[in-house]
Formats: sequence, C-alpha cells, structure tokens
Amino acid sequence: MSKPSRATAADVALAAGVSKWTVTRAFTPGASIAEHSRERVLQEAAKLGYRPNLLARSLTTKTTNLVAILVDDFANPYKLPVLEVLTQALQAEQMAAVLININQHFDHLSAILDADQRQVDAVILVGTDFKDEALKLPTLPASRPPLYVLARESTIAHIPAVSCDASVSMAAINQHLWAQGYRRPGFMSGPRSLSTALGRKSHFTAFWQQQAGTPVPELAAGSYDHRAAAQALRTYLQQTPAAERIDVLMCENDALAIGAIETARHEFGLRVPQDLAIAGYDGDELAASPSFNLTSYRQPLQEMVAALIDMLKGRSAARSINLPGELIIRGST
Amino acid sequence: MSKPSRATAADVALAAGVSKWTVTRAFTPGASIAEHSRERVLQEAAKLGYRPNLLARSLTTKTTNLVAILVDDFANPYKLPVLEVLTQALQAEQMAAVLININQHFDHLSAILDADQRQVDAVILVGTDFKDEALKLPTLPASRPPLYVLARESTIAHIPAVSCDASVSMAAINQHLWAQGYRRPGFMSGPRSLSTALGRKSHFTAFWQQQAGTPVPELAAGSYDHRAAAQALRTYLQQTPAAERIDVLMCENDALAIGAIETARHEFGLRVPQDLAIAGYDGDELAASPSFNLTSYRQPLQEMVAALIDMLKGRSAARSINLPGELIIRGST
DNA sequence: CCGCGCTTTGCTACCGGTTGCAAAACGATA
DNA sequence: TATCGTTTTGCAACCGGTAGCAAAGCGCGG
Repeated sequence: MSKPSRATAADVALAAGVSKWTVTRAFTPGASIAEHSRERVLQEAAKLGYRPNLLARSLTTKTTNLVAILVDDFANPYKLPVLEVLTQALQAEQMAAVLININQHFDHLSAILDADQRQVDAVILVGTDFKDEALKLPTLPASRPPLYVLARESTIAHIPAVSCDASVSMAAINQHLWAQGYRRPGFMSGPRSLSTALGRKSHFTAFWQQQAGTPVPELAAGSYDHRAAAQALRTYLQQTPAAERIDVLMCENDALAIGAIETARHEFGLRVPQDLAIAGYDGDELAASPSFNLTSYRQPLQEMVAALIDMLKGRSAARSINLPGELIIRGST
Repeated sequence: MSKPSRATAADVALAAGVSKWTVTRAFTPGASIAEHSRERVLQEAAKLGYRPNLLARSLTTKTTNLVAILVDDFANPYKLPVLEVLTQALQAEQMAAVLININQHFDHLSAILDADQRQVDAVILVGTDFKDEALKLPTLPASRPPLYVLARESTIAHIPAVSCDASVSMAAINQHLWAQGYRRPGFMSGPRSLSTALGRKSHFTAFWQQQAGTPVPELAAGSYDHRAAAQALRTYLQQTPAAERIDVLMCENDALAIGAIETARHEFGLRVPQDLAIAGYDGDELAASPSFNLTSYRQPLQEMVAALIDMLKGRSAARSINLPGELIIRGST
C-alpha cells in the first residue's frame, strides 16, 4: 500500500558510486565485472533491498521464464500431483508456471492468446480435452509461443508431446488380465477426443478382439469424473443381464475406476474383483488406499516432466516421447 | 522457433496510417479516439495478428494483473478445487495466477521474493503451513507485494485473511455430535502451526471440555496427508485399550478423515460409525462418495474466493473475513 | 468568415532494465 | 617511461508500451 517505490538499478548505482550498467553486470552471471565492484554493488543492493525487475529484463531479453499450464479437468484428482511435479521441475530451472483454467468461459484459444500476450516462453497442455481442429495451424495466431502436450499423445504433427506409452502399458495390462483368466472385458472411456488421443482404448480393444474375437463393450463416461463413471456403469449394469456382463472393466484412468468401484459395490452389491474386476490407469495415490486397492498403471510422472522440460529448454530435439511406466497389481483384479 | 518477430504498435500504426499512440488508444477501453480510426486500427491489428505486449504495458502501468498463489501441500486433494475456483475467479477479472510450489527446495521467503521480482500484484497463501515468524515484517523485504491468506486465519496483524469461520462451524459440528450422543471425542490435527491458525482444534476441545469435563485426546498427524492420518490413528488405537477409546474422531480436514476411516476399517476392523464415528472438514468431493460417506463441514469456497478478490481489488476494506459454511451430515457420524 | 469549445491526434519523456560498442583503466612488458 | 593487450566501465540506443500535455481538427453560433 504505502509505496516506497522499489529501488532501481540507478538507485543502487548512485549508492555504490558506479553506473547503472555496472549494477546490471553485478546481477548477470558471467558478466565482465571486477570482483571488488561486484561486491560493492551487491552490498548496496542488499542494503536497499534491490532485486532486478524481471518484467523490464524480459522486455529486452525476449524471454520471461514463464510457462503457461493449461488445465481443463479439475475434477480429476490426478491433476494435483501433475501440477506438483511440473511446478517443482520448472522452479528448479528458474522458471515459473502460470496456471490457466480452461472452462466454458475461457477456451483453449483464449488461453493461448492470453498466454501469448503475457509473453510466456511456452504453453503446456496438461492432458486437456480439446478438439484437435481447434489447434490446427490456421486458427492459431501466426506468432505464438510453442505448444507442448503432456500426458496425451499429440495427433497434430506440429505439436510435440510427452506421454506414457500406450502400447507398452496396455500390453502389460492385457497380459495381466489375460493371465488372471478374465475373458469378457469392457472398456470405460472418458472424453471422446481425449480417448482417441490417448490410444489406450484402441490398444485394449485390439488385443481382446484378437484373443477372444468378441467385441469389447465401451462404457462412455464422457469426462474424467467419478460421477460420470458411476453413471456410465449404472447404465450398463441396468441394461445388461447378469449372464451377459463383462467380467473385467478397464478404465481409462483411476478417477473413472474409483467411480466404477463405488457404483459396483454400493449400488449393485457386486464384489470387486469376484463379480467384476476393475483396473485403472495413472497410479493415483488414492488408488492405493485399501478401500479401492486398485490395479493401475503408474505413469512415470517425474520422467515425463523431465523429458518435457528438456524439450522446451531445447536440450532435446525429440518431437514426441513415449515413456514406459509400471504396472501395479492390486486386489481389484 | 522461426521468429517472425511479433507485430508491434508501431507496425500497426504504419499500416493504419496513424501514430502508435492512436494504436494504443484503440486498445484502451474508454480512451479518446474517433470511432472510424479505432475500427481502422483494429482491422489492421487483426490483419497483422497484433495484440498488445502485456509485459511492456505492465512496465509503465505498474500493474501486471498477475497474482502468485503459494501452495505447500499438494498431498491434500482439496487443494485442487481451491485452485480451480481461484483461477477461474481471477481469470474473470482479467488476472492470471502464477502457481508457486513451496517445498524443501523453495521456501516461503524465496517464493515471495521471486513473485516480487515478477512484479505480481499480490501473493495469496493458500492454507499453507508456515511459521508465522517467517512472515514477520523484519524478515520480509521492505517493499513487497501485498500478502493475503486464504483458508487459514492470519495470526499476523498486518496480513489480511479470508477463511471459514471456525467458531460457527465447530459449534455446528459440536452440536451435531452431542445430539448424536457421542461423549468421548478425540481430535486429529494436522501441521502444528496450521492447526493453531485454523482454530478448529481450540473451538472443538473448548466445547467438549466444558461439556464433559474430560480432556480431549489429540491425535497429531503432522501433515494433511491421509498416510499421516493413518499412522496417527494406528498409534492411538494400538496404545489405547478398547474400553478407554474415543467414540468419535473429529479430523481437521477431510484428507485426514479419509485416512482415518481407511485405517479404522481395514486395519482394525472397526465399523464406522458404530465403533468409531468420524467427521471431517472441507466438504471435499471424495468425502461424499459412498465408500466414505463422511460427515463434513463444507467451506464456502466460492464466497471465500470472491471475498478475497474483493479485498485485493480494493473493493473491500475488510482486513479479515470469516464466512460460515454448511454442515453436511452423512453416515460416518 | 472568425472564434470558441470540444474531440482527436501527435509528441516528448519515461518505465527499468539490456545490448553492443567505444573509452578508460589497468598491468605487464619492453 | 612508452607501448600494447586485457579487463573493466560508461554510454547511446533500444525493448514496446503508457502518461500527460500541446497542437490540430472539427462543428457551430455569431
């Protein structure tokens, strides 16, 4: 409130008896400056509480060390660890994250334009559900910050992505479920566009259709919300006679799986896994709790984020990265 | 990568045949500009893909419309809806949020200094667990962005706070538990400094000590982590003979309550609420699910965030706000 | 056709740094 | 002491906008 108007480089220069350019040098690692004057400057700077104004710096350096993180799915608790790991990794690189909430009032394009105006160095789409058409080049502004996709395969050639390898992960899950003796699988999917981009469904159904020859019923939840999962399973169970039901339900992620377990148990009195086995994907904390004890495939979050940051820092030339995670077998299958 | 170097106001001015100041005016609501030239400018701007550089703007206006959000507790799933509501509310005001992760590598002071260098308009501490001493004036830089505390009472005079009214909410909970016939209550607390700041514990124990005259055992979890809760309850149950045990456990928040329910049920075979009733606080989504069916006190998140934004926008002169929420009675008590 | 008041436009200066070059200081060698 | 190469420092210009004021343009009454 009481604006003592922050000290500037010029103020420090005056106090230290040097020019403001020397002050800048004192704060620039590797700049050409005599040791004694650097010390003198830093000392005066500390006295005045001076720290370089990053806005002004960014104006000339053309780099803000700011990254926009676009999230459209706050109902999925797994977003929290993703944000945790992402922010920590960015901070370790002296960067900061602008969290942008995509919702009915603020769509992807608005978010990208907004981030662009703030001159962010990059935009990271965290497993968001957008129609690929919305991100085709023509609709995007000509000059925009580079886009990256995390935890979702990019189906757009010009946008790099880092995700958990759907082929490898689903193979591990399929093998496990097959070995357990399940033969009538179903798949619960989330948002249509994301389901396609994740590739989990296709790898799952391809395997079982080949093995068993029967089509794999799809329970479409529409969003990664445990309520949506509950509704999807409810509809399926109500419409399907017990004899014809699936014996295992693979859910596109843990949020769906948990919703499915809840409904199976508490609304239909089914035992998991005896009456219906359920598996998830992500490796969410909650999945491990005894109430759910959910078999899940853990995404290699740390590695994915590290790979992403290597890409946006220009340390890696890869355009698309798929990393293997780890199958965690628990009591639900 | 291919830097077509963004169009600037001067470029648009040239194209539209006006001066760059006229371009600025076209993008400043309420500025004095002829309708025809505004149109002309906007048209050329659209053609060139020009949008004002907010960095440059902020440099002169001294306001970035950026707010730093400090979070130190990503283990608590309730942080996600908090972030959702907060970012959405900020975006509705044309502001954006910089999410800063406080952890062992990046403490509160570093975060505040960093945010300050980025010239944020305000810093919001989201229920973070800091020692109040760390935020005493002397340790803080002389000139810093205004601090606000959300979902935690500020015990520091100069820092305004918005939280859920501990007195009102705990009274509602106490009344409910008393009416249900519980007489041997226990309290599970989180981080020590936060527990003090929240005031939930003091209002709880004060009531029961007055009513029953017996001391209220405190189960200290140390952090808002369901594992920590599990450990705290485990220790208590192992050390306390069945006859002497509490009959209801009030947990400082839902994350703790869920951890407690898990442990009570799956490790000790206790029925909730028959053998041990459990109540939480927050009104987390997960608490409502049939697996937990947790009695909880819902924080008025929207209202709290709205009040906070009114404060930091200068529309409200209040220094400290306590809002009532709503008791949600479910099967766990 | 002039003068007046109001709207619209242009301009200088500045926000707080950085860039790149030229000048100054330094220190060692001749 | 003069010379030369190397630090070290100072400076003008610039990044892309905005504030505040002065000048220009405009419409209208007299």
